[in-house]
Amino acid sequence: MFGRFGFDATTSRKIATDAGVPVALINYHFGSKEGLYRAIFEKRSPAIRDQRVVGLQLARSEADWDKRVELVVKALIVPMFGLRNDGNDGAFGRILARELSDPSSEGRGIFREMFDPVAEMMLDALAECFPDWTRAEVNWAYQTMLGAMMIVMMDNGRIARLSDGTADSEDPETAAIHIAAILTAGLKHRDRGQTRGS
Amino acid sequence: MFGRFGFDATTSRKIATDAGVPVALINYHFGSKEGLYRAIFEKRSPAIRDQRVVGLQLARSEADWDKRVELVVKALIVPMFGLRNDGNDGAFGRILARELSDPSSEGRGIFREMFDPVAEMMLDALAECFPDWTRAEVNWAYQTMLGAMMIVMMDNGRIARLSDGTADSEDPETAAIHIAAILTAGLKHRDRGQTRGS
DNA sequence: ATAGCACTTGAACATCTGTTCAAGTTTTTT
DNA sequence: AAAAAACTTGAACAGATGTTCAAGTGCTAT
Repeated sequence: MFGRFGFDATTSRKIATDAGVPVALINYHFGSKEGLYRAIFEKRSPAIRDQRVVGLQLARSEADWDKRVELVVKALIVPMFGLRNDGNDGAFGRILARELSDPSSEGRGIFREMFDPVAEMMLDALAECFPDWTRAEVNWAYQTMLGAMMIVMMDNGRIARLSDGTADSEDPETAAIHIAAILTAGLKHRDRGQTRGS
Repeated sequence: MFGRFGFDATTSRKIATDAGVPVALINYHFGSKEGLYRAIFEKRSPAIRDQRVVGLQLARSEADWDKRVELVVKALIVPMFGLRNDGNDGAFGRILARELSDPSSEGRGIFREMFDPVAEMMLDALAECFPDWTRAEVNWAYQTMLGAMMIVMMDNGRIARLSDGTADSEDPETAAIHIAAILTAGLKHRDRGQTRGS
């Protein structure tokens, strides 16, 4: 429900009714609604982080430069889409995207605590791939990747509507392949002449 | 306020207090809170749409193929960042990104009414640039561009934090240049071998 | 001038929000 | 078996939400 409706629009009573229990249980077991919300992240985010770390190690050990860039991109994308997770239906990926895009998320600090460390690892890996890039260029590249990934996770049906069903955010594997192809090419062939000096 | 906090988190009373008027005025003049919200889009979105249309016409008249792809990308990005609008501080771009990412936006249908038509024009322009691409590929490319753009508009300071201030979402012009460079390269050099047959 | 209309105002409304409470029930420990 | 702790429950709480209402004010056309 947090993934579908976001933190604010998901009320304690909806959660309780859906679970078939009294509302008071949420506050007894998790202290508050935000406590329950955090518990979800504390349970699931280590798995995402570990998958990213492994993906980056895999990329570092790749000698072929072209393959290596592709592996870095996939180290970011694959765990988010829950492709490696068996029992995962992608719900946590959706929650993640919502939290990242939620205006009130900064106050909760969940991303700062749980995802900034691995984000810095991603930035280091990118910088290692492109030693001549400036810090700003590396960061903008990372954010571009992040955004492309996010819009798929947050989609409410607009992608299918605009594409007449030929593209579907409910099929994360296909989405991941297409996005990874564009982003990999974007990183490899980026025209630095345009961004120089800014 | 809608741009900073989103539709739900922006209360009628906060708006009224900020404007120094009684709450009832909102309902008298706009019928409802959503009426005021829609009025913002009805006022501002035609300008965005017109800028996109002009940008696409400019791209179509460009003979050089490389330049042409770049112009299509910029036709999408530049109006959103409010670079051409003089009195615009980018607030409407932020509202747009919020609405696109808001889980409850589908019920309002603002994007369906006001932005799907120009989105289809963008898709046509992309398809014209890459005649050998499938419909799905064109759509995923479009969504990739949209997402990369969105994450900058929605940023609450995380970009500056991760980059130690070397990248800043408050400087939309620089952001637009970097993102456009990556996306343009991504479209031009996309490895279709990866996406074939899906 | 005066009637009519548009607009403004502060208070009230019903509903929903997250949380707390006291009273129960179940489980665990001694 | 008795005592203690952990858990469950439905009702209640204070506060906030969008909206409505009746009364008042200001402007405009006749």
